Amino acid sequence: MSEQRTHDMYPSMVVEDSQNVTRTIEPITIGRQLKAIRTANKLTLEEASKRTGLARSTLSKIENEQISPTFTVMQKLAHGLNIELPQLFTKPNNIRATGRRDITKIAQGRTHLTSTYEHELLATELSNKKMMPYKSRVHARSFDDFGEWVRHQGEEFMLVLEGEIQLLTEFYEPASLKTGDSVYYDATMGHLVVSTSETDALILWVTAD
Amino acid sequence: MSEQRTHDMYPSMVVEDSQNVTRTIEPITIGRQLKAIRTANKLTLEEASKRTGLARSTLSKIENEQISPTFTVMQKLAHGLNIELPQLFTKPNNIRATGRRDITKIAQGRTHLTSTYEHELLATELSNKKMMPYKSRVHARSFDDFGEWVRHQGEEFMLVLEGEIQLLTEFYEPASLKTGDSVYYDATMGHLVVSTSETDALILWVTAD
DNA sequence: AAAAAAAGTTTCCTATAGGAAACTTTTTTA
DNA sequence: TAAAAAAGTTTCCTATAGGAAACTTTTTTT
Repeated sequence: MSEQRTHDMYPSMVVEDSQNVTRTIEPITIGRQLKAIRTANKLTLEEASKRTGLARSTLSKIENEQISPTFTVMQKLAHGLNIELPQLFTKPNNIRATGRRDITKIAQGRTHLTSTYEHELLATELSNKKMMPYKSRVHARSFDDFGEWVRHQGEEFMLVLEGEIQLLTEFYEPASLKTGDSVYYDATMGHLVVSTSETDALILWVTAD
Repeated sequence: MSEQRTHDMYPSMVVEDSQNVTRTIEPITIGRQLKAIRTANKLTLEEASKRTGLARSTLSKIENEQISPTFTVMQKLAHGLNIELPQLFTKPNNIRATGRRDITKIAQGRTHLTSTYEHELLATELSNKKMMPYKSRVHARSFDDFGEWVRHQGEEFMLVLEGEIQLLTEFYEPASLKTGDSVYYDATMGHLVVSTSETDALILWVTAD
């Protein structure tokens, strides 16, 4: 059979540097994805064949992009390999379309109201990813700069990139963090960050629902 | 053609209330889902045909579960109807139980040394968290220091804290990242990091399954 | 380093997906 | 409410997916 590519479904990987220069790199294919999953589980085609009920040759052809599997086959793959179906054709970023909230709006809302944070969203080219990373310059100096607690769905990981901050929370004593320190918490609890160094602190945030 | 169902991906859900009244909620099939999407957009088969580039008859057969569409066709559907591909076979309201959990923990490292990386796990006191953050000192200088690809479930966000690195991946060209640069990718793809600066680089990793 | 075994690919065939057009059903209009 | 138009289904055919087995390549064993 002639060499052909039946499908190219992945968005490109986005690399983002500190000057906001983004580079876009090559996409992935369903065949590669399947092969990656299979080899990650250290399965041979024969073993994968037994688990999925599909012929060895069929798996080989899918992996080599010689055929486009039917939905029925995709289901057998997902079930047999014990993965969620979208993993077969989705970069991590496409998987969970449900339950995502738009953090941009939250961030902009805050900034607009009180000018407490300056948010820089990262990896914005990738939609529906499980985690949302962003850097924030912290202008706020006290609770009063906010007026009320910030809270939202999900969990949050935070690391201080520059300066020193205090993490004020609804249920805990204020926590002082220096450059390099990090913290992990439930974002449904009221929380906010204030700079305690002379210059505004810079922090990295990663949230997941 | 005889009446047949090519695929039933969800079992019927039975809801039972306190009076023992049971309601059966229909499973989602790709055909039902497609029809729902098409009609919600007030499109005829003819119009949907034009948008997707698929024959009217093909759409009809898919909607009536007479055939199992190939992945290529599913892509055309998603693209033509302007939806995310998983919408074709996913229930819109997948509820994910998120128990309110143990909250704030200031990260304090627990180190783990290998010849290639020196990992400092963060927030180790919190179990069941959605994200796993850790800092790594990168000793490795080339692929050969590893011998094989690293891969695992989930998505990964990475930010360079000190030095310069190259992110080597199975499917992309090597990506060079300097201090402050970040990248987000699918960790099922083979990947590894090597230092390219004189001193070993320090990076932050956050993964989520 | 040759032989054997295992893993992967290709061939060849059958089953089924997808398209063109005929046919049927539903909706609109006179 | 009959005729016309539009929407949807089925038929029939061609293109392609999927399986069995032959073949090739890679890895292991002696």
